[in-house]
Amino acid sequence: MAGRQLTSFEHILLGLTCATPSSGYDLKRIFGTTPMGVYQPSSGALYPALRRLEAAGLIRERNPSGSADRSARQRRVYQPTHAGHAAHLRWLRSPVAPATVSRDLGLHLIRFVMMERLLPPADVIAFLQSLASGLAGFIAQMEQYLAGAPDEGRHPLLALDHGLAVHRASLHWAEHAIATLSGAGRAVAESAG
Amino acid sequence: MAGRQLTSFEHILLGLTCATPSSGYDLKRIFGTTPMGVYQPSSGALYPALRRLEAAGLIRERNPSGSADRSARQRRVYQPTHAGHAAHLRWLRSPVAPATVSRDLGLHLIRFVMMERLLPPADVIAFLQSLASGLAGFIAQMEQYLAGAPDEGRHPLLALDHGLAVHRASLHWAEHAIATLSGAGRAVAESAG
DNA sequence: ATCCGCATGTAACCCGTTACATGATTCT
DNA sequence: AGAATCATGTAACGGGTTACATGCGGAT
Repeated sequence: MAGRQLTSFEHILLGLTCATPSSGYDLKRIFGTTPMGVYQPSSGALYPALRRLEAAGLIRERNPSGSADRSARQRRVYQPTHAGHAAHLRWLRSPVAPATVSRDLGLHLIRFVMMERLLPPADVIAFLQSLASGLAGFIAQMEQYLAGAPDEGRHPLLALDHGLAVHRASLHWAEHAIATLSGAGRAVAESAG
Repeated sequence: MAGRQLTSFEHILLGLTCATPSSGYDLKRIFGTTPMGVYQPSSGALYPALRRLEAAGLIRERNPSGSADRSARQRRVYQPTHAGHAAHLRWLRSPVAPATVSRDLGLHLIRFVMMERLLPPADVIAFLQSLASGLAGFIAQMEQYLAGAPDEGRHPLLALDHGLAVHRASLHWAEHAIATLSGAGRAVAESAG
C-alpha cells in the first residue's frame, strides 16, 4: 500500500509514464520541449523520484526479459504497474480543494490535460465545474477584501486588480472549456445514439 | 558584502522590515492576513531566515538599548541596516529577466507593491514596461507553439488557451497600470510645475 | 493557580539544486 | 581514434515542513 502520499512531481512523472512508457531521459526531454516546459527537472530530482516510484511499486522497468544482465544499464524504460495506474486515476479523480485552487492552479491544469481519455467526460466536466466554483469563491473573497480594506496605497490596489483579472480569466476559461467539452460530448452521444 | 545572494523569501522578509520594522510574529501575521496571504510561512522557515538576514548584516534588532538583558527574549523587532536598505533597493531595481517572467510573476507583483514610495515613478513605469515586454514575448512564444504543433488532443489545446488567456490578462493589466501611473505622475508633475 | 494565546526557537526529515562522475552509442 | 551526445547516477549543500519544546503574558 501507499507508504506515504506522493509529491506533485512524482504524481506528474507517474502520469507521464501512464501516458507513454518512458525513460528518465525521455521525461527530461518531455519537460524540455513540452508546451509549458517552464520547469526543467534536474537529474538529481528526476532519477531518485523514479526510484521512489519503483520502490513504492507504482512503476516497473519494462523488458527485464533479456536474460543477460550484462550492459543492463542504459535506457531504463518505466511503465506503470496496476497499482500505479490505479493511483494515477485516484489522483486524477481527487477533488479540487477550494482553498488551494489558486496556489495549485498549474497542477490542476496538468491534471486536466492528463484526464483526456482516462476519465469519462462527465467526470471531466464535474472537475471543471468544481474548479470554476473554487475560482469564483476566490474571486469573491478578493472582491470582499478589496471592498473592506482600501487605502493602502495605489500599488497594492493595482496588485489586487491583477489577481482579480487573472483569476477571472481562469474562470472564464473554465466556463468556456465546460461549454466546449459538454457540447462535444453531447454531439458524440447524439451521433452514437 | 553579500556572502551569497538571498532567497526570494529572504528578499520579501527584508522588504517587509524595510516597510515597517517587525518581529517574526508580526511577519507571520502579515502573511496570514495580507491580501494574497496564500502562503503562510512556518516557524522553521521564518526564524532561521531572519537570523540569516541578521548574520548577513542586512537587518538588526531594534532597541537593544534596555541595559538589562534579563527577559531579553520576547518580541525581537527587526529593522533594516544601511546595507539592508541598499540591498532591498537593489532588488527592487533588478531587471525583469524575460525568461522567468511567467514563473516569477507573483514575485514581480510583490516587487511592484514594494516599489511604491521607494522608487521614482519613472523607474516603476520602466519596470512595468519591461514586465509587459516579457509577457508579450511569452505570449508570442505560446502562439507560435500553438500554430506549429497542433493535434495532441483537445485538453492540451485548452490548457494552452488557458495559459494564453491568463498571460494576456497580465499583459493588459500591466498596460493599464502603466497608463494609470504615468497619468497620475504627469498630473502630479503638472500640479507641481 | 491555571489556562490560553503570544512569541521564539530547535531537530528530524524530505526533497530539489548544483556539480560532478561514469559508461554507452553514434558521428566524423 | 576521438568527440559529441545519450543516459544514468551520486554527493554536498541548502532550505522548507512538520512537530515539538519553551517561556512569558494576560484572563478567569
